[in-house]
Amino acid sequence: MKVKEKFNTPYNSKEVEEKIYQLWEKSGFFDPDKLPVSKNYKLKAKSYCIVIPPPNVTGSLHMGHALNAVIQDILIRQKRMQGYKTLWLPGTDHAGIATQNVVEKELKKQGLTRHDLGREKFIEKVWEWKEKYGNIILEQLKKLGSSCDWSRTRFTMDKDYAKAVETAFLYYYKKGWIYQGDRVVNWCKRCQTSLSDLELEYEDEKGKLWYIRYPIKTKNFPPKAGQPFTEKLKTKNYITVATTRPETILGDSAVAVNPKDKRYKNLVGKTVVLPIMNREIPVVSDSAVEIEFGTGAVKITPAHDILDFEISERHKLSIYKVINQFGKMSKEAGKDYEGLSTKDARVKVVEELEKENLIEKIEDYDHRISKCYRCNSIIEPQISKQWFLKMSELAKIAKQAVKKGDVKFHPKRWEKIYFDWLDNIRDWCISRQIWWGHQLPVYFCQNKQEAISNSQFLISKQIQNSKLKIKNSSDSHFIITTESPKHCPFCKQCHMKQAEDVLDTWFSSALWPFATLGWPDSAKATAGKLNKDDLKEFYPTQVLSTARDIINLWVTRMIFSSAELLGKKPFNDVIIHPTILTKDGKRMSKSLGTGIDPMVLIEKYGADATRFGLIYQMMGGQDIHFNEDGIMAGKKFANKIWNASRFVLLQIGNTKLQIQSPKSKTSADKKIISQLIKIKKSVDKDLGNYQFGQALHEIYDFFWHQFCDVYLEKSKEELNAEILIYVLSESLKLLHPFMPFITEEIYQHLAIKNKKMLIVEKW
RNA sequence: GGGCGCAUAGCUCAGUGGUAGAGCGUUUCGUUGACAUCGAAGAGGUCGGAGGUUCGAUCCCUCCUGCGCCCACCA
Repeated sequence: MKVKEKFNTPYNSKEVEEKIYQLWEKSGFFDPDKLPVSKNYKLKAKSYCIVIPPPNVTGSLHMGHALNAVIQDILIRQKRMQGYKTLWLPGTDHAGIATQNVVEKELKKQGLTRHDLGREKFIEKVWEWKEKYGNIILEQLKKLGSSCDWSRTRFTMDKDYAKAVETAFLYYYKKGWIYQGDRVVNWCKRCQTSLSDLELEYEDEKGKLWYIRYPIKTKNFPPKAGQPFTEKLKTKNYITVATTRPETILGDSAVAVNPKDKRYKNLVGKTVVLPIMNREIPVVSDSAVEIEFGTGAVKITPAHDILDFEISERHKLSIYKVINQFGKMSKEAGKDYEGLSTKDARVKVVEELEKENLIEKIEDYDHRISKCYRCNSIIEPQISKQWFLKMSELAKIAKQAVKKGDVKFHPKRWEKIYFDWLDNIRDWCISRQIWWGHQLPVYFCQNKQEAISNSQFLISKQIQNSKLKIKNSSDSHFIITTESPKHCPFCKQCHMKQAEDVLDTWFSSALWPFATLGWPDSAKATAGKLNKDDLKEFYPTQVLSTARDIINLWVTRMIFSSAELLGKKPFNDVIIHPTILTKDGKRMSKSLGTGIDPMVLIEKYGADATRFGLIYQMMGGQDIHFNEDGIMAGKKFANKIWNASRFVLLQIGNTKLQIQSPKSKTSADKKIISQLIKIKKSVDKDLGNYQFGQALHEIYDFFWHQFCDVYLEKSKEELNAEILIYVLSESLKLLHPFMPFITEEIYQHLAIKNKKMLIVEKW
């Protein structure tokens, strides 16, 4: 009768889940240092650790986060039950530009910009945001049932974490791999910062290709003032270039052709007169120029195109910065153009050229433009002074780690993405001109800083006019240190000023798996908790589970950072989980209204059902066309488990049974036991291969169709209480990693000798 | 321009070198005590197209088509 009171039907997930989570937290079993040691549960000498991919504190969790959390929780719970000293370390990421942008959007609603507040006040606001949303995220992870050790929660801007970031920066600098340089970078004119190549998104654009004639300088050309170009052009004395951006003509400093291009052989070394600007610029030869494309001659705008910049370096060309950081034409573009948008400037330039009969033809041309991955503004390549991390050595190290098999991708095919990127890598631009992030540990002398006021947009006249670019700021006076300097070593009197730039958020994320475990001072207290030596105990970690879109942005960088800074791999296995799309295969997006909030599903169906639905659909494809029916099936399954358990308990009453080695009597007993053994093996194998969906399908079929439909029905005729409760309890164990709440709740009610909580029951 | 993934029942997806499977949906039947969020039975597919290997192909190979994704300094 007691049983009946506690076991109402149908199953009520809401009540149970809240209660059970509290029970777990109270038990302390999420903390590897507090795991119980007993006869049945012996801790293995080996540890098992997953460090969570830290969600950005920009908002709340989406379906992808939910799926990933469940994947990790399944592994963690299985390993914990297997007796490993198991740690799942949680945390969040400050997510530089992304978070700064959402806070700026909030301010905009009040008609404010970050500049109205000033850096310090603005940062305060972002911290407020972080407190709010960081905590929401952690609460949502709990709702899903995540068995993280919350006492070890980390944030990428914790004090100790900052120490790790500075240490890494200093290390690379000492090695000569970090340098400052004036180079063309991807510039977002809305975010007002540089971006790395990986922080771009691309969009096809229907554009035009303008073929423009550049007159060649001769004895009689250019003509004296007042005489139009056209007179002389009849002699075919020009070279035609093709461009998609005529407005950048104003910043041209050369025309380049391929050295193998016979058509232009005689022109190399000659001088042409740049239309509109009337600037005399050279014709150079460079193998980067494609013979086949356009006319085979390309105009070179070093300040606003990455390839052009590289060519200009090889030929020591002048640099004219004609577009400013806001995407408007600069002073350098000339009086007629200064202040115009690039779009207006383009119209004007084309008009001018047409007037002079310098446009040969205009073709339709589809190409792709880059956009900021955070705000979707069009990228304006710009020359600017930035900090770079040299990649050649690090790329080699990263390739080694995967080639040797130290780190394995699942599925393996994603290794190709990894290698392809590393094979074509450029140096990493690690400085950002935003406010939210780790400021560079670079301190400048205040008295000798004219050349380095701050690292953005320092193109002095000196650079434009000279044929050399400044290398590595040899004229600036700064030091790099992990401690704030007390005295200036240069002038001995100033208070040194820290660089205003912050680091690319991925520079700090790259340190995540080891910085969270205490690196560089691993034995010291971290984040308010005194850990014995987590780095020694838990590093390298076992698994990293993440989405495919950040393989290079994040995974690769963790691998080389760890290899270089610690001489170890960060994890053994990388699980690239499927991307969750809508049922129709569309991207889930809040703004399109196609997103599904996992918290709503939990509210509606329960966390176990939500977990079930996600994993049940994870069958190895690279996408999941998410179908709510799967969650529905999960809810029904939970109810089935509930009722089957109710039945078992009604059959056997409250006598505590010993279930170590139950004796089979009938053939049905034998059959169910052998099926159970088979399923256990199979689930172990699947989970070992990270085949989560397959494992769940098998348990589902076993429990429902073999245990319930057949064995339970048989036991109505002939009861073997020991077998009955044995198979049930073993099933609950197998199910627990997938559906932890309901299994733990039922387990509480089982009359079994020497019973503990299911979370630490022997797998 | 290069690469990757996918194409099986109305929908979402498993699967195997030898007459095709699940869940949901659908049809019929079954309501006395674990569960109608259930049980039993059934209908439903020339496994995208064309070649090839094979005694035999949904599965292996080639090509094609369609959908999705990623990468690239042809301006």
